Order: sequence, then C-alpha cells, then structure tokens
Amino acid sequence: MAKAPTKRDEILDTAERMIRTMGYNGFSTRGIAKVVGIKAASVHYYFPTKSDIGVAVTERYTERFLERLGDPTAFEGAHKKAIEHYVDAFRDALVQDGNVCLCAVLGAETGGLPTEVGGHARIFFERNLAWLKKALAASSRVSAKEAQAQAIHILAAVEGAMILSTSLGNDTVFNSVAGSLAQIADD
Amino acid sequence: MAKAPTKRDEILDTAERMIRTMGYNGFSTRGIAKVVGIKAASVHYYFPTKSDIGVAVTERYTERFLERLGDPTAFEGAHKKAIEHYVDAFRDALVQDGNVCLCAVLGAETGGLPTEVGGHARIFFERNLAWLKKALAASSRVSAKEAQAQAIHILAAVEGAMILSTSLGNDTVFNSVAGSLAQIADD
DNA sequence: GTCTATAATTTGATAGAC
DNA sequence: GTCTATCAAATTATAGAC
Repeated sequence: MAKAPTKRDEILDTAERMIRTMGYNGFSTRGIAKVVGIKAASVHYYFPTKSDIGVAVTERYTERFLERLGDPTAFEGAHKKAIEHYVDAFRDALVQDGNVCLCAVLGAETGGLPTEVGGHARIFFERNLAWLKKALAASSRVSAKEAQAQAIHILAAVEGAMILSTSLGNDTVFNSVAGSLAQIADD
Repeated sequence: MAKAPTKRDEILDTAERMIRTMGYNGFSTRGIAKVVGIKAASVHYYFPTKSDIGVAVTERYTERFLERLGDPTAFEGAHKKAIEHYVDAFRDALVQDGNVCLCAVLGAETGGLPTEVGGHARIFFERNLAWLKKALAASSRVSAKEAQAQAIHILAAVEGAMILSTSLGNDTVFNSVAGSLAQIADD
C-alpha cells in the first residue's frame, strides 16, 4: 500500500508543477495553498520563505532525476543505448508530467531568482553533465574532451527541445531532436 | 548622426533586457519607469497594458533577428557556412547583449504568459524553423524531411545552450555547442 | 506627454489563538 | 498543524490636472 503523501509533499508537488508551467515568479504561496486545500499561513509553517520552497523543489527534482538515470557505467560499448536512456528520462518528464524540465525554466529566468534557487538549478546541470560524461566515456572510445563536448551538446539540445515543444504545442518536436541525438553515436 | 531613441524605444529596450534576465513575470511597469526615468503612469501612456509591452518587445525582437539573418538562400552549397551564420546570430545575442534569447525565456514560462505573448514567442520559433529549413535545403542535398529534423535540432540546441551558459555562468558552453552543430554539416 | 493621486488586488510574511 | 487576522509592500491600471 502506497503511503499517503504528506502535506509537505503535496506542497512540493504543487510548487513543482507551477514552476514548470509558469516559472518561479509565476507562483505564489496562496496559489499553492488553494490547490493543496490549506491556508497560506500553513504553507509558511512547512517552508518559512518562498525561496525555501524553490530550493526544496529543485533538490528533490535533482535527486529523483539522477536516481532514475541510475549507473552511468552500465552501458559498456552501447553508446547509443546510453544516449537513448538519458533522453528517455527527459521524455518522461515532458510527456508524463506534461511539463518542461524544472531547471530549463529556472535556468531561463536565472537573473530573477533568489541566489540559492539559481544555485540549485546550476547543480542540476552540473550533475547531469557529470553523469553524461561518465556514460559516454564508459560506452565509447571518444576522448575526454570529446565526451565533454558531446555531453554539453546533448543536455543543451534536450533542454531546448522541451522548451520548443511546449511553445509550439507539439511533442513530436522533442522526439525529432531525440532521434537526431541518437545519431551522435554514429560518428 | 544616430537618432536619439524615443521614450517608447527606451521602454522597449528596458523591458527586453528585464524579460531576458528575469522573465515576463519578473519585471514591472514601475521597474521599467525607474530605469527610463519616468513614472509608471507614463509607461501606460505608451502601452496600455503589461501584455502590450510583452507583445511589442517580442515582435521587435523577431523582426530584428530575422533581418539580421538575411537571405536563407545565400549559402548555395555552403552548408556549414549557413549553420555558422545562424549560430553567430545567437552568439551575438548572448555575448553582446549578455542575455539569453528572449524567446527561450518566454517559451520556458509559456504557461504563465498572457496568450498573445506566448503566441508571439511561438511565431519567433516558427519563423526561425522556416529560415533554417530554407537555408539547409538551399545549401545541401538533404531531403525535406532531413532538413526539417536538422532545423529543429539546431534551434533546440542553440536555445538550450544559451540557458545552460547563463545558469552555469560560462559562455564557453555556448561555443562548445556551436562547434558540435557545425559538424552536422559533415554527415 | 508627464505628472499626482488613487483604486483594487496580490504578494510574502508574521503574530497569536486554538 | 492549521487557522484568523493583519501588515507592509508591490503590482496593474485608471482618472484627471497641467
């Protein structure tokens, strides 16, 4: 039997959804409270400040995402499989959740974020690049330099593809980019 | 002698800079007024609503960008040159202006935008894809289908690269992606 | 065109009762 | 833990004087 989500979880779920559709400056404690079915003051009981919500959402998002990615060295020799596995994680975020990557949104409005929130978005990107570099190094014979460049390229393309898909209202855009990235393995 | 910018232009310049750093929900009419040196009520004289500012900024941005791109059929046989020219336009936006692409920001927060503003961001993307398709079709022997996929890939990668660069505080990230994209021509 | 004044609403946050 | 009540500030926008 799945544990019922705590109020705290519901707040984070709602905040994540709102940030991913409207941005950090597009949600309010009152807006969250209304959805969760409590009062704004109760939201502040769990998270003293709005920035605390942003940080908690981003940390949870990053942990979940990297957990789902799993072991980057599990793709020995299967370069293409590694990339497909990576891209699939984002596809799920886009199609299942129906939203852009949290950190694509946060990264886009970096200048309008509390410093700590922007810092945690940055950590998401850094950890993703580290995962990709390891996965590429373990699955192909590219140099460390090439692995670095490929990692940056893949992450940038996937994040951009989610934004494009959302703005154009067309998920096939994401899949088109996913297909192109799989061919990086054919170098 | 360059014409002095009108007040209207100054408002749009300031709004564009603010949206590109903080997002649409991160700027206010008062914030703009303070920078321009007038009162908020005067901003509303030029643009009745905030949404009007967003639309005007996006339209102007799109026109300028496509003007700068020029003729997409000017690269006969020079596939690589076409891509480099396209990527350079974004590099200038990132390095000279010091900001992410306006529509990367707007696209990321689509769900939090007035409908018309989101619609104009979408138009930016559509016109960019159209330009790229023409440029790729005119400069190489790829099929229409391949040109479409390559166009989407290039646009997504460039937009994502700007966000990554900003969040990581590192412009070399953009240049790395730019280098990878130039190799698409080597297929 | 630019201002003052102001309205109506929203926002982030706190104090204190229950 | 959740509430009511409240605050101070900010926000979008309008009316009307100059």
